[in-house]
Amino acid sequence: MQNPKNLSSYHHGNLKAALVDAYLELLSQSPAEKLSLRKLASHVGVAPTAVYNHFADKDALTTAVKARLLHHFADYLDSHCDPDESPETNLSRLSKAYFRYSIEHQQFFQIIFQQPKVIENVTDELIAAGMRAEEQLRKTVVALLEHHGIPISQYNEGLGAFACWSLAHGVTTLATIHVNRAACGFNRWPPQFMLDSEAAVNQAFDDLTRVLVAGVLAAARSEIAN
Amino acid sequence: MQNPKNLSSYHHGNLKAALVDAYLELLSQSPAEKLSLRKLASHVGVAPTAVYNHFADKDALTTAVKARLLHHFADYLDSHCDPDESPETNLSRLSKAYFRYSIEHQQFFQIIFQQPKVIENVTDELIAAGMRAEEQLRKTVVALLEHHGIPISQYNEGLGAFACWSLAHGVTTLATIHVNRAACGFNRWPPQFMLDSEAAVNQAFDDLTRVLVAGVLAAARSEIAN
DNA sequence: CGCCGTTTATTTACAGCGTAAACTTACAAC
DNA sequence: GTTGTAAGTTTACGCTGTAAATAAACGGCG
Repeated sequence: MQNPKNLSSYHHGNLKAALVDAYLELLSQSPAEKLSLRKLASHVGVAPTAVYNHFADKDALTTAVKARLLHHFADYLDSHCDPDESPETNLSRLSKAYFRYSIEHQQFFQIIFQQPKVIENVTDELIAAGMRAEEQLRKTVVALLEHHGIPISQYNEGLGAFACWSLAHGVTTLATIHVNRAACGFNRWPPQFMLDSEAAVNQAFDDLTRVLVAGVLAAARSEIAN
Repeated sequence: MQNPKNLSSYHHGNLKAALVDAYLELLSQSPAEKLSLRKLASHVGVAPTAVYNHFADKDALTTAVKARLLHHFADYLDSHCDPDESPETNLSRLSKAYFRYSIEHQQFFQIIFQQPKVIENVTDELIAAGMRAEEQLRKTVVALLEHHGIPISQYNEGLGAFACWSLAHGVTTLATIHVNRAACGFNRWPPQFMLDSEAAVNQAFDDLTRVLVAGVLAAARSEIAN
């Protein structure tokens, strides 16, 4: 059980982790919706139903993968922050990174944020991983408030982090279903919101970050006044 | 072809529309991921493969359903606006309605905003329906800008609509994957962002709308200054 | 060491899925 | 009426997730 590898050919030794590994490996070859338990099992060299010794169902396996990917995502966000930069800049960088992750690691992003089939599969492990991803966002919001001399409260901090995450997530998920292309194609929105070039992405997220920063600061200040 | 109903038992007469109807009907009985072409076809009284005379594949059928649902969604949003109210109030109402729709019509919401399997299935009909849903959002943003004496530009209008839609969409989709419950459970965010009661929803969206309004106005004003 | 319960694998099997192919029926136009 | 086309049918294929019964190896105890 503790051994990473088992020499006998019958018992795999660490099938649970191996399945998650295999999932990620095969993901680079074919999209998530074509990944079957059978392919996974055969890639690991095990019978299809062996999976059920470690996961209640396919969705439970996916949850384990999600948790792993959320750490990958959190690392990605972290690596795009620079403590020497201003909070505004970092907020902008974070939201751009959020979006770019959904492009560079499209498969990963989709899996991370797809709905769990049943709520029982929302494990503590998954939640903890999710909170790790949120941390950099919230920290940056705190830095922003401090930078503007606004006293930190759970409300200010939470509202900022919530708004920031939601905006980045909303932009990104709308973009993946081609809403931006449609709205810009119909001249509803200015062309940079098409998000179809490096420059457009940068400009759009700078604009959105300005909106967010101004909004969060204004809300925080008015909360103090009360 | 033009006839809504055909008396012969062989040719259905209007199978295309009937399939979409059946999809919506069956949706109230079982969730979308359990809806098979076979069930749909048998509910309409037709062989499973008859579907392929009208839709390229299952995803194409789903696209037609999406378009119908988007109009339903747009109606819902429209009905929660009141031209006699202030733009701020309407913006708040719109985002609450956005969220509530995802609760009251969970199945519908999921279908509307799920990713199309192939881009060919993003029909003009679907895009047009999407733009209809965006209209009320953008109109309200325009009213907001006018109300504050800010000259309308495609940029102001588009940025506001984009930010507004993204924020509402982000909040809603994050909530459906239980992010709010997690963040509030871990005391990361204040409890009203759990969004688990009427009062919490109202307060949270009022707060978020304040952020958004302040941000959009500030961004629009600074754009004028340049 | 030998026994034995538990864990982890295997084989087999089932019901269901999306959809391709070949065939049939009905309608519409000449 | 004949004929081409649109819209149905039947049959079949390969695939899916997963339940059930079975077999193998591990871990601990006498």
